[in-house]
Amino acid sequence: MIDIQILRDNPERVRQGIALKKFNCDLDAILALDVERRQKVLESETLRAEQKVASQAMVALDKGTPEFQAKLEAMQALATRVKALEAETKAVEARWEALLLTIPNVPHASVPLGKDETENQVFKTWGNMDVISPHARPHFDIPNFEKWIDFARGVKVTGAGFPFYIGPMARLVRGLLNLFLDEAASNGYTEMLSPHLVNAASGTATGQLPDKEGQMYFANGDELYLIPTAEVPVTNFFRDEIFEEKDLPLKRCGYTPCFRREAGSWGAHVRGLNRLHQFDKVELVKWTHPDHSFAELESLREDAERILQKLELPYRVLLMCTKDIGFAHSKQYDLEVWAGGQKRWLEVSSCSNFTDFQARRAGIRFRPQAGGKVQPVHTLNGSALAIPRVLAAILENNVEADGRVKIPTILQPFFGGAYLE
RNA sequence: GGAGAGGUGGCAGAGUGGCCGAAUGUGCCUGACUCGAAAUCAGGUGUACCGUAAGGUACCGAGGGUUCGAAUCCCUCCCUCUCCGCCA
Repeated sequence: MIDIQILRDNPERVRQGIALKKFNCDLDAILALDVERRQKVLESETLRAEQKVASQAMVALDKGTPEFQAKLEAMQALATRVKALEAETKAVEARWEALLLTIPNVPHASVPLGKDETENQVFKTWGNMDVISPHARPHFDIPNFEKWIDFARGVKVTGAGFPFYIGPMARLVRGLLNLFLDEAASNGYTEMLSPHLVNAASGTATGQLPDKEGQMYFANGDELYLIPTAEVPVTNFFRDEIFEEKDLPLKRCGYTPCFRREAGSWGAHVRGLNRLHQFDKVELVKWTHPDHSFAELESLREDAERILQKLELPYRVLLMCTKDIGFAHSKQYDLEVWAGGQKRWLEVSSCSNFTDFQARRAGIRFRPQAGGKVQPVHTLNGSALAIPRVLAAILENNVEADGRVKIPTILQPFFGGAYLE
């Protein structure tokens, strides 16, 4: 949620910030409603104060006396007005808040301007794409792929995009998760195992609602959403809580399956592991002091990058341009791994600073050490990493002539072998 | 799922229609005493919104209702505990 004070004081700044993103909203309507709201609140509270004073005066009177009866009648009229006015105020506040929730975060000054994804900047590239094995081929074309990952039976049991991982492949996924979690722990992130379903309040706090309502699976009978990322339950862990400044930054990580409807996004380039409705991911989350959040974003990105380096997978880092960063995001890096078989970059991580946007919605604040008002923290998160595309890159880049897949050295103890065969 | 009890400030806990944003205890902060600490004493100690300010308003699980007036009465929902049932 945007700071309403900034919107009031400097609507042009917000307007320009939003114009750089791919979202639309009617700021003028919100500002008009803001004026109306404050006026209604003032009227309501003034009348309410009047009622309280008058009501207090009645305490002194004996019930049933003519004076009491006379006052009572006047008070009834006042109560009717108070009630009507409060109902109006409540209605205006509800509309005001609903509109406010539709305003996206504004991009940080360091985010490059751009009209679409072609203007994302390559922030850095790591590893050598040219040394990829001559046997490299798309993961869905390697000899044992269908034996290891069963899409057909996934379709039978659930639907497209819900594969089974079989035997050594299942163990490889588990090994990757353990590697990722151990790596996060060694970087100071406390592991959490979270719920996989969340309520609407949680979805709203992190910004999935109302923005991405249609992208989440919804458990109708219980009004719960299947999480699209661990970001939602993990960030909401501290919803409506106040930290002491000395406790910041806080770092947590969590493995969860992620459920995404991906409505409307199917087409070319989604074969095999490239895009799934359910996938496994380890997510890093930070709660920081506002002054340090952008530095913390850099170290968060490095924490994610280090895993790809250890897996010896070539990758690049994109600094996302204004039009391509998400609704709640202030600044965002995407990590893309090189899939040498498909010869394309696959997004395996998105590391973002949400500044105070989620924290305002979620009511996550801190008490400054020097005293003064409590204020929102900054929240950040990043994948480290999403499994299927990392898996795809390992399969594609490391497949040998005989169809066996060489397991990266760092991963071997987690997998329990040197080859997937 | 059934029956019962309950949800009040950081925590414990009183309050069953007005004198209650809320006793009391405890924790925490500040000061006094002390060489220092403990003990003791005194003061302070929630969040949000409206207002330039003075100040005002709201919040006793959530939402609605009754009433001149609701922490307190009524309704719905959520949650916790106890017992029973079911169950990995």
